Amino acid sequence: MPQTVTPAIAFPATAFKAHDHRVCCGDVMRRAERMAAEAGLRLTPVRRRALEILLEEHRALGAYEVLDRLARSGFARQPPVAYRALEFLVKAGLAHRIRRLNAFTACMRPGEAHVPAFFICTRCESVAEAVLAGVGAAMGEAAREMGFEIERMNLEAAGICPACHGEEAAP
Amino acid sequence: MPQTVTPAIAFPATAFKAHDHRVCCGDVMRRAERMAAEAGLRLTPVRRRALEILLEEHRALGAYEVLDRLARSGFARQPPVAYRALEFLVKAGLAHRIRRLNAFTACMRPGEAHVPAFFICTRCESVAEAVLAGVGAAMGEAAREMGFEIERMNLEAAGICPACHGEEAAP
DNA sequence: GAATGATATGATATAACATTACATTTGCTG
DNA sequence: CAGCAAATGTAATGTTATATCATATCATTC
Repeated sequence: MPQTVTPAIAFPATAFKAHDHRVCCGDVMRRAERMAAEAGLRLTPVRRRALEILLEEHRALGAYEVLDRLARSGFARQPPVAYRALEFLVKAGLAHRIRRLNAFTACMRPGEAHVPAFFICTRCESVAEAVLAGVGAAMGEAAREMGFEIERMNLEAAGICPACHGEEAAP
Repeated sequence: MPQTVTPAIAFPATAFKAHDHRVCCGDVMRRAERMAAEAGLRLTPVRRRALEILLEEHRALGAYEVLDRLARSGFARQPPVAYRALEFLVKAGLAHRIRRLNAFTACMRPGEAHVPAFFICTRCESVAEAVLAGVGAAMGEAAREMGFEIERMNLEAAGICPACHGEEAAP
């Protein structure tokens, strides 16, 4: 007896589902490029590479992890290099910051206005970005009742993803 | 034309409202004591003091801020002292960790099962803990649809609190 | 009331994450 | 092409969090 009229998930997360990751990356990358162009933002080499790095995996990478990989691509191995690129991506809506992990992940829906919710697997570390129908609205509604004006939101859940859940007692 | 049948906020946050803070602290402290006793948890001197410190203000304190104050109360000035006490409080449900701030705050509803949502004022740094009717449920529903099993959640919003909003162009 | 095991604390070191500050270069615009 | 803003290079430092090992305290059983 499903009582919800609308599904809880407006856009499903790709991370937990089988998909051609090459296509998924390319797709997001192209969208990111178009977006940046339209917004007059400069997707410089470091920034572009940083985004590629984030896109390589459906998990969140720490700034120093990104920095390592940037260094391997020939950029300077100084924290600000990574933090600046990541900050740019976040501001541009091309990446998100996962506070729970002190880490960053590529946005799967660049260009679409959305309040993302993250589902973080504590076993395999994968991170899925979902856009939920009701949550952002509910937070906003509560804020209005209190007279609080929301500027930014972090919605994060940690737990076990479908894949890891299946393996249960696996090594 | 309010369309919601139930209010978005199940329990209102005290932080943004005028209240006798002495009473509010004492009240929470007593509940915490009763809770710990019933659960067979040891509310040792450091832990108790850490909780008192968190209760002193309706904002989140960093571990090192707590550590400073613990040190002033005669405890050792070593990071693990603070982190251990805070970890205990969080596990016992007497405090919450605000990931966005890398900081901790006392739980305002100890003993009551709840998924807290935090509203963080970026101007005065006050933090209000609210228990929202729909949000936890919506996250849970979405998780179920994905086959994700939630263990922990962080729902945080940053913005401007009612008090600061009123002052607007104040110095 | 000593032996034991579990829990809690003291103390040191270090890992991991993040920022400040300033010099230099690049790209755009008048 | 001069001037300005934005981006990058680089060094130093600040902040948050954990690992590790030693010691102390408490609770239980013998």
